[in-house]
Amino acid sequence: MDTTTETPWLTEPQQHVWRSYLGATTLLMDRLDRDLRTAHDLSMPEYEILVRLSESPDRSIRMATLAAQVSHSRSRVTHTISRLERKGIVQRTQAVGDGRGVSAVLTDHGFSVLEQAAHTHVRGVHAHLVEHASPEEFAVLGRVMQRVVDQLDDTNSCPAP
Amino acid sequence: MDTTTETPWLTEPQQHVWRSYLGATTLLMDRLDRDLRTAHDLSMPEYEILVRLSESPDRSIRMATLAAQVSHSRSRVTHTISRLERKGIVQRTQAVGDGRGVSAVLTDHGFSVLEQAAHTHVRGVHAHLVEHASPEEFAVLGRVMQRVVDQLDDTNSCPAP
DNA sequence: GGTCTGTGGTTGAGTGTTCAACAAGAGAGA
DNA sequence: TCTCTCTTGTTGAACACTCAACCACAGACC
Repeated sequence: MDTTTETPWLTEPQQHVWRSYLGATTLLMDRLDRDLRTAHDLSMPEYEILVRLSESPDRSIRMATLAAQVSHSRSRVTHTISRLERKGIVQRTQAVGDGRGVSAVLTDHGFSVLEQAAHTHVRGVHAHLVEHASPEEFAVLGRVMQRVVDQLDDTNSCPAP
Repeated sequence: MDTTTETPWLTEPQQHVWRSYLGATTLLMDRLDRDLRTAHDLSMPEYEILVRLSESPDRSIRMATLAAQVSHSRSRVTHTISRLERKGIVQRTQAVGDGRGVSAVLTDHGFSVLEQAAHTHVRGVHAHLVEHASPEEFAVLGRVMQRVVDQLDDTNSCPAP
């Protein structure tokens, strides 16, 4: 660890914000995951993948692209897609123009599972998050989080020399 | 699922905020966890537990209380504490006045591990989150997240009739 | 005292995630 | 063409988390 720079300890109020964020996120993700599981036998990460697929042309995305979109490791996406394939929700196909490439495709059954699950999910997001912020506050949340994403995305792709 | 009420679909901007929040949280937690692991062989959930213990009188908390504080299941806390005990970072003791009770206690070694890890963690939180919000924005984040916690906490303790 | 219900904590099996190692194709350069 | 390197996707083992079942004690009630 670099001991030459001072550690920027958080003030008491900052600490409080950080803990609220941590607690809220834990409870919220847990709740959304549980609701999806009990009602549709889907986990949050699985659901996120289905959403991406459904929005893509041909309902189909390359494995690596999918991994980047949901910020998961390639390995994790491989395992997740395997589970979804066993349930008949997605299929694997050979990607065109690249002998290594594999694409995941949403099946018709998968699409209808997603249509059902979307109700549950969106109601949850609304009731447990959106509801509790004014439009202005919600916009602030979005701006801050977008900056965090941008910054962490290039930190990951460009490690220090 | 209740089909009598309309599902409150998110507007495009709301959807964008939600995805930023989801993405930021995934990347942020992942990053903080990885940094703690490589530098101090601790995970985020483990770290959170150590912080709570260090702030408590006698550096000691009952298992169930600990579980409530970090919003994890009792089972999960049992497993986590077992791992930490194997590393010599915490110890279990019989709680006074309740034959069922078990308390986790931070050892001296555990305390010094935490002192080191805190630098890494706080720098991460600062660099990847605090840095990217103005004081006003950060306060808004705190208020919203606090409401989310409050609401999800009683939803969990008082299920619908 | 005895029973009943609720709480505290643990256990082990099943499931999901990470990590390191690997095979195979792509793309650049000589 | 040959080789070198990078990317893609998979695999299996190790690790973490969830869930349901369980035992032991606490507290209330009779």
